[in-house]
Amino acid sequence: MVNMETIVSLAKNRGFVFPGSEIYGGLANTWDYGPYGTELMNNIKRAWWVYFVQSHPNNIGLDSAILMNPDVWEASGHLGGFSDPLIDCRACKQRFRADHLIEDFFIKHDIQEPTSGLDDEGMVALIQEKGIPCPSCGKQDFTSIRKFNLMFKTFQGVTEESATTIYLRPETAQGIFVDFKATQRASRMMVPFGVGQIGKAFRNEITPGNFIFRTREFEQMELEFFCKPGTEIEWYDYWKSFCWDFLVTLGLKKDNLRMRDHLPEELSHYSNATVDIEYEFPFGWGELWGIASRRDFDLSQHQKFSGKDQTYTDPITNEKYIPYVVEPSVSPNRMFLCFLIDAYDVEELSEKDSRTVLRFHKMLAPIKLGILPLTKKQSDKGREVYQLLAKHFSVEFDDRGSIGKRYRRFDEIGTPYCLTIDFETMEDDSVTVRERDSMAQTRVKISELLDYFRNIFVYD
RNA sequence: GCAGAAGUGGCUCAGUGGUAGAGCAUCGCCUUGCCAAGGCGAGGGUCGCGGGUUCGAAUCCCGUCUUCUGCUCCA
Repeated sequence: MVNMETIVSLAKNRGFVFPGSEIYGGLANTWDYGPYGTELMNNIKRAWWVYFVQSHPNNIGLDSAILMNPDVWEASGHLGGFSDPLIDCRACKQRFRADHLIEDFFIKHDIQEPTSGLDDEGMVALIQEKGIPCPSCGKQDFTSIRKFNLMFKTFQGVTEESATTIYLRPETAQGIFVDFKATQRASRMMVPFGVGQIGKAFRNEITPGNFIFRTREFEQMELEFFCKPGTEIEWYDYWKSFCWDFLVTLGLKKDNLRMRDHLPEELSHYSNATVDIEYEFPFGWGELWGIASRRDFDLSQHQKFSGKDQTYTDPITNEKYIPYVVEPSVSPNRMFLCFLIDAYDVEELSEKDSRTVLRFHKMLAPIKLGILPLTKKQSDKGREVYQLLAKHFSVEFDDRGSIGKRYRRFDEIGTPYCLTIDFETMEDDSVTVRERDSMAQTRVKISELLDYFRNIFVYD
């Protein structure tokens, strides 16, 4: 399998992903998407939108604000629960979560004492009292607990006195929950229905890293699917395979994917089923897509905190209930990494010659068509073809260097088709269409090019 | 935050006290009738930053910044 270093440098050299703020020495774990990266990213988001929102009869879209009333985060539990009590071992410098440390120790020694509800001081005291040792080195020399709230804080208001603390959203989901009633009313959707959203989220992760796998600023593509209580497992299974099929349809190799069901003890208190679709990254298996059955936790919380009724009334049966929610949540950044790694291929042509090809699915490819005059004698004709197609597809014209070298360059950024303007073109107004993977060549009339590719660039 | 590693042209690196180099990449001209590397030429670096030692520092010393990898995390 390709190593991470190769992927990172290809991404940088070919203009997919650059390190952020590089001329100032960079800023850890920020990444900019370059010309081809932006195209790829847009295509990934577009594909998700088409499959999950545009073409799905049950679903509609939303774009909610990043900044929200802070009470939203009280209700969602992010203000209280989204911070981890971290504790370091002074002796071996390992870091642990204090609550996990206690739980693990109690389970191991079969101690039956309540551990929940302890505050930081309580946990420190308990660790001291029980003489809980460091699981790594066995010593008992811990620092005090330091809390990491994973939300980015900022201020709203002109003067410092009048400013209120607000937060950058740590997930897009809450915007959908908060707007549930308005969305439902305006769209006249009936349960079961889903609301999809693509947008940025921010988490002050303690450990970002692995290139764009985990960053503090990232995007999410979330669907909150509202259904009648009792039907949630049915829908959960439905979305599980829908997500899986989406990935496979867009070309991810099944061998690099797996489903991992969460064990009962792993589940959040409000979830009755959660599964991760995992991808085998060069650094190991990692989560790509989380699909969670969340019951009515979110809407009930908002009903409680906002005082606004979140009950849905079935217009046919007049049944009243707070809908249950199934949430498939994925990040296009992470998906980007999967597709990039999965598409990477090196063809060994001879002992010292190889061809690097990114075998992107045609709908994801950043550049759809490369337009190549065979020699500079055909450059003008090539530019005409470019003009003809550029408003319909992402195309690129190149007449610099040898034709073979140009084919290679387009292969390396995953361009599925190259159009060669050759000497015959000047005679019969047709071009050679060369397909990236099969290397098959077809002659197509210039006047038919637009329709020809319109039929090719469609979602499966 | 802790531990380790690394910072020299866009990339990969050489240079370990005496005038900053190579290959690749880029650009220009010529060549090129279909899958990289043919010819000629050009541009591009205050050697991460600051200080010290020295007649002289990319090179030695001190500091500092940044990045990378690992540790908790879950999109």
